[in-house]
Amino acid sequence: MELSKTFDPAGLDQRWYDRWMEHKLFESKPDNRESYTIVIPPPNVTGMLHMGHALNNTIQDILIRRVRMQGKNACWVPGTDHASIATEAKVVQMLREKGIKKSDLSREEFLKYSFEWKEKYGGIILQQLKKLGCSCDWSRTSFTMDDDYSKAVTKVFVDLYHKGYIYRGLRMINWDPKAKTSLSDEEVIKKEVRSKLYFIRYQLEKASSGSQLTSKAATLNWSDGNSHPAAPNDITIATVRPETILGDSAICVNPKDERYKDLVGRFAFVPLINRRIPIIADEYVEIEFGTGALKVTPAHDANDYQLGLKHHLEVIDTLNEDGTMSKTAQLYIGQDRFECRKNIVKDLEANGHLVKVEDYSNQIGFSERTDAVVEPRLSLQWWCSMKEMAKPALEAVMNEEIKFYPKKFENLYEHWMSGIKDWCVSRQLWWGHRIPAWYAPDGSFTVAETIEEAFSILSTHDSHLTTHDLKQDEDVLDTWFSSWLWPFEVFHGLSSQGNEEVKYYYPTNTLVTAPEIIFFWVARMIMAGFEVMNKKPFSEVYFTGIVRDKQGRKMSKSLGNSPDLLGLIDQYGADAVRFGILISSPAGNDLLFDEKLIKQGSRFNNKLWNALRLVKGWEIQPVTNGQLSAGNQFAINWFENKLNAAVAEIEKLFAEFQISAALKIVYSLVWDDFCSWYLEMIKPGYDQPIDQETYDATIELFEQLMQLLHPFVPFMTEEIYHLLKVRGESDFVITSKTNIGKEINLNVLNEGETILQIISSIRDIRNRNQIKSRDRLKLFSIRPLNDYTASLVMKLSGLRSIEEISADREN
RNA sequence: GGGAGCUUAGCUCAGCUGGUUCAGAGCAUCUGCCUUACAAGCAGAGGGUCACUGGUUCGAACCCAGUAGUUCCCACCA
Repeated sequence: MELSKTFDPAGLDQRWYDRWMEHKLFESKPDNRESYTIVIPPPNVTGMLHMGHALNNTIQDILIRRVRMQGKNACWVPGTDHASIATEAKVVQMLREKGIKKSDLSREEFLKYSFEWKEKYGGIILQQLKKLGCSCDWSRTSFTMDDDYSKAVTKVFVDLYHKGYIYRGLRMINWDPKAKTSLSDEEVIKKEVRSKLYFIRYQLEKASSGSQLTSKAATLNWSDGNSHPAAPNDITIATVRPETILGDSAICVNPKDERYKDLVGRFAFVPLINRRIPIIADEYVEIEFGTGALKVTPAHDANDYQLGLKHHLEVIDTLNEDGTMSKTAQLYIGQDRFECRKNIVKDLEANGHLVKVEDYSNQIGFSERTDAVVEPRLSLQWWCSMKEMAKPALEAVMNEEIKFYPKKFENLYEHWMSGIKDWCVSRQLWWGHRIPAWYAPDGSFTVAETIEEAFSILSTHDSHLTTHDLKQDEDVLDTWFSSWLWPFEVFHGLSSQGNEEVKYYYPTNTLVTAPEIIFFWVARMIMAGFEVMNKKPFSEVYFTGIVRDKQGRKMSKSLGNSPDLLGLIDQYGADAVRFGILISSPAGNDLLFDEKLIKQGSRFNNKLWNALRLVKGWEIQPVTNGQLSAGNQFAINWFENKLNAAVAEIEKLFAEFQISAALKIVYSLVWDDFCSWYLEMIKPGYDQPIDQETYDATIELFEQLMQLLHPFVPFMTEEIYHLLKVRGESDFVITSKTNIGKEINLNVLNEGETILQIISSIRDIRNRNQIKSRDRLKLFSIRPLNDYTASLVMKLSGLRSIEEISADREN
């Protein structure tokens, strides 16, 4: 058979993927085999394939292809997450570009646009995963807002409410002024920011009892190391958010602070608006920081809020929900808080209240999704108490019922779980699962799965009530309040309790995900698993690394350093892209991605192709005397052992999720052992035929290699598998059962090692002596171990036997 | 401020339970080859005080302590 010199990787991908789909090779249903289940970490429904997805899903695909070939019932469930805030932000932006404001739309209209958007872009990421070769069971594709799924979310909310875990509470929350919604602590990204520390002087109220300031200190020492003249008529505080002084309720000093001892109990005036506020004392204040005096703004700082509760201070909310100053602020009304900051500093300076400004760097919270500066804000929200649920979830990981790879993440998990705080689950958005709480006109409310149910509860108190009087809560649930049900709800574990699917496939086996979402998602899935199903959701969690560019920067849209994956797949083929991603991803460490590695993958494919061309180009001759040449016999035997040794090695590596290392083993087995040694050993001379037995054995070995390699390099191996010999209609490498992994004969391996060393050293000597390969000269007479060693050594090192040389002389 | 990790060749990293795969791999570099599957290839070579300092041990890249640098996570110093 004549094979073309080159091949078309992208065409090959498409051809085989279609055939696999046609034969429904990815589909799964319960049977009597052992199951192996993976649920995909559902990408955002509006998402586009990026390196993180590619890494993550390539690993899952490798795991699932491997177990499928081991004969297990392999089930990989794909799907997408509705991604409440992220999707809503995108829809809002899309509408804005069309000139439509969200505030001009009704909830229903907005949701209509959102669903249209979802229909249009929702499937894209899944199509992209197909291009990558992911062998998901697409017939199981799920979405966190499917009808059944939504019912399950509601049911969990109602159940947890009745168990007393869910409650409504007025708390200090993280407010995203851009999305105008609350955020959980996990959705707030802290960043170090260079800012300014403003020192602001507050006028003191004249001492009422005529008691003179007895301040012994003629000067005040501040943290800047300088002394400042004692000012009996005012007190100076330090703040990075001067606009919040309009909401000040007090000034607080440490009771042990000698400098301010006499001021406690007196009053000061907020600059510009002259509100009279008390000076109080609390241990919370650091004497060393700033001036040692702290302004207290209970409405806009979590700590100040606590102080306010303790000291019964007034809460003065000076911000609107979009981050502009409210009427309560009295000044700068309608200005954005940052605009206001500039202006108030100017005015404070003009009025002599600004003492000085220092450069300062501090941590500021940003919204994970909108990147807006998060404002602490007092608000009525729905909360989920986590302490009880955390207990079994923590225990399961600590006693290794659920194993983490790498293990170091167990510490992190333990730390977070033991200090877990209540979860703010309500979001002031429209895209998501609406909170199933209904309010009667009198303000009473209930939580129920349906409005009918709610009505039957509320109407017991008020017989005049009709269902039209009931109003459902406007808020939706945090996205993660639905994703935490993913491992069982993709099998309708709650919406159709006890069904065969969930009984068979749940708990799932392996979760492959990024460490970034260990708290968002992994921990919560474990809690939901135990709480709802009374069973762990999965047995092992493999955390991949973070993909970085070759300069070590995290791949991100804003940096523009994410490669165009689809372009790369079109250019080099999915196999090469998968190779490039994997080869650079040591287990659990960050990986530095470099496009060069994809080229390396592409060269590997080329190598495979050429090995095939070599083998298929041979002319075959039946063995004349029924005897294989001793050299060929040895070569076959040696490589078979080499292959089996590699299989054992790979087995071990997979158990530890050392997938990159496993690929390196196969890579070297193919390139070095198979191509460079084995094929060279058995390669017939120019225009010479190969004996049938060696040929058959070689095809067999080649096929086994393809099986071993298939999970990593799915498309090219399928292609070669079919070109090696004629296959039946339903014979695919993807579903072929491996029969490799036999016993290893160490003697054969050692013998091979010796021969290879001899050949290498001869090549080395030839190389040092700069002998051209054409001059097949007679430098050495070696005394090999036996005939086949001699023939191999001479064949591969370019030496000739004494007989040949003397024959040459005679000519 | 607390916690975790990392530091091995020019680069990216292996090196699991201290001693025969112990100083390794892949890229990169250099040398020689268009050799009849593959120049997207073949055959070779150079290159490291295993961060630093002590300790434990017959023996340390590996265990312990400290130091420095670095990354990440958590945290209420305005």
